[in-house]
Amino acid sequence: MQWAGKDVPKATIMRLSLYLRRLRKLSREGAETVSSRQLADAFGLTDAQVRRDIAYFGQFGYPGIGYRVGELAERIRMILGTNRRWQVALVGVGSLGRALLGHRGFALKGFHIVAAFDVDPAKAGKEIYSVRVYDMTHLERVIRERGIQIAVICTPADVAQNVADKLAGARIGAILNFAPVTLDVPDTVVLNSVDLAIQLEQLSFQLARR
Amino acid sequence: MQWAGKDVPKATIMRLSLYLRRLRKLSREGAETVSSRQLADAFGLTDAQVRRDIAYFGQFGYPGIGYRVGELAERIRMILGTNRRWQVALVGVGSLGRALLGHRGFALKGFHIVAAFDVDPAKAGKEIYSVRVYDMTHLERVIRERGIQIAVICTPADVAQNVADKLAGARIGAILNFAPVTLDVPDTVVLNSVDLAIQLEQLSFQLARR
DNA sequence: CTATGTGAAGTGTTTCACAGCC
DNA sequence: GGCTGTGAAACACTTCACATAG
Repeated sequence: MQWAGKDVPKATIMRLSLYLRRLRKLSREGAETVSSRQLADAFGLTDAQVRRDIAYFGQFGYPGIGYRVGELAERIRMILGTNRRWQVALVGVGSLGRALLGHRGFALKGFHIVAAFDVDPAKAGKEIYSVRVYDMTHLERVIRERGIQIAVICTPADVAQNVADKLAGARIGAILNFAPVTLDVPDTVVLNSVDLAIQLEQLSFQLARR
Repeated sequence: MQWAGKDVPKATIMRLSLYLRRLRKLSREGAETVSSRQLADAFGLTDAQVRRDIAYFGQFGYPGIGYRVGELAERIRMILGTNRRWQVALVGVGSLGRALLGHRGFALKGFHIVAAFDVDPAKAGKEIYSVRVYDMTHLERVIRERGIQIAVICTPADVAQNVADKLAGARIGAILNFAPVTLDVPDTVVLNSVDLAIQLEQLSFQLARR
């Protein structure tokens, strides 16, 4: 993964999100500064790793002091791109889709679900948690008109690839896929998949040999 | 990560789940054999990687032929431990918890949600998708009586650590956590966390520099 | 004293390339 | 021709250890 010409490990970006979550908590608790050691201990990492992760993006620390909580949080937000507002669409208003529509936390982090889509004509036209549900036929138009950059797929597995194709055709920037299939998308689209059953399988593997 | 004394990369276990998902599909389509190249192409990997991943666990392939779909799937199920039945509890019956309770796919892969827990007295005693909801006070007893090994946390962030402590006290084997906090658990408990907002942040990072 | 930032060393993971086999 | 399994090389990531700074 690249940032300002440098090669940054994918795992570092993941940890940056964890650090940011921790910094929000420290900020709420009134902490002014935090050391790499303190951050490391919270996640079972080494202090060197935390410093290396942060140093990929510049020199934000103060020797003898640590990092200023508010400043580091703001820097990480800039790096992750969550200091700006992202418009998000959700496709597939089943029970998982509904749960995500109702989740307040996303908007606080800059992700605003502004439209939902479903094939079921009974759902089209309704509003769920004040998000308008459209028929799939309006997908391309609404994505263009509302400047939507990210889509979340919550459909059954068998239609997910078809939905991904439509999204790619509508010039979506990124897809977060919850359907349990591996999607094929053009490299104009950033793809991230979460398969809940696979998460359970990873636990099973570790439990099985004990 | 260890298997039969050998060190296996964590990423390999992750890919094994992906291979298994693909093998199920190939099996439905009637395929008898599959080559490392075919599996690799489906996920954007190299054929060498697929062979290496599988070879950590033995020699299941047939030179000149590939792997037998049914046999490899069964082997991977044994490795992942999903050839047996796992009893799962769900804690926190909010909208995400409900969505997971209603999800058919888990049982097919060996994960049976047999109990749910919530603090809300209005929910206790009810059945949701034929899963009984208990009050939190019965957590330890029900986990013991029903032989539950895996728990899924779907509570708000501020109570998740408290729930994790209770689960650890009830000798749970593994936790899948959906609350957006880093949990601290004793090393008798296997922990896996999925933070949906963090998944969106990873997309944001990649979108922001284009 | 505390703590960052970073070359160098160490460790882990992926890819190459080919022997062996169908 | 097809294909797997695997040493060895290449690459990627993490940790060590210390110069530098408050």
